[in-house]
Amino acid sequence: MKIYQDHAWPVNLEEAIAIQERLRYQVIPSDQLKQPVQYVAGVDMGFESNGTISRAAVAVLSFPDLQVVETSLAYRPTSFPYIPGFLSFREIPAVLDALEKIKIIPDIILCDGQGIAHPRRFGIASHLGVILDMPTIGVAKSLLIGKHEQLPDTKGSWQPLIHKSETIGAVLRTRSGVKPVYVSIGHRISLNTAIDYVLSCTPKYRLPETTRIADKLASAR
DNA sequence: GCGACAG
DNA sequence: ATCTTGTCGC
Repeated sequence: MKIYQDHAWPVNLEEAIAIQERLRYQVIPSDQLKQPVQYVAGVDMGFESNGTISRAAVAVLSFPDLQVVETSLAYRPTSFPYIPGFLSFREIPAVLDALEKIKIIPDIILCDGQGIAHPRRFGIASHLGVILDMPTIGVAKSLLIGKHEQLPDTKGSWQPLIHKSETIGAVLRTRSGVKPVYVSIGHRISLNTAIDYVLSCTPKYRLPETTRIADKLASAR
């Protein structure tokens, strides 16, 4: 797919914060999806050579049958350290490289990490969504910010994730008796719809098939 | 000031 | 994220 523009990548945290504060207001928290949804994609990252090389993987699956229809990999030098709250600056450049190679344009992209469940409401899923102006969902394996009530250990149950009296996402049980995942909207989708798609993409394991396939690619030696 | 902290 | 084998439980 064609990527038309992206801002210059920051060199320090001050610049990074300025970008997050400027772009956060572009996030669209309601459903603006192409219907019907035919393809969903997962993106994930891996690192090589002591972390100096970033490896981005994209997997496009048909929906709702979740069959892999296209994949791509991209490598580039790692140019930003891992700092909680600034993950997108470390991972998105390589992800854009990998997405550029894809021919089948997905209708939704599921990201490994938070969407608006972020200190400045602009985690990696939102950042990628705004840059591409495409629907994105954040599915994180652990918590960055927010609090929530305990939730039943049955698949499909969820609780709102709250931060400063605001609902910023959902803690979702994708598999009975297994640790939940943290779902938040990235861009052009509502929280309830995001939860529905995450469950639809998670027929068997804790993580969505999109993420699992992308993860295998990103880890493949 | 102290603790928390996506991947 | 990554370094790494076996092991507990359904």
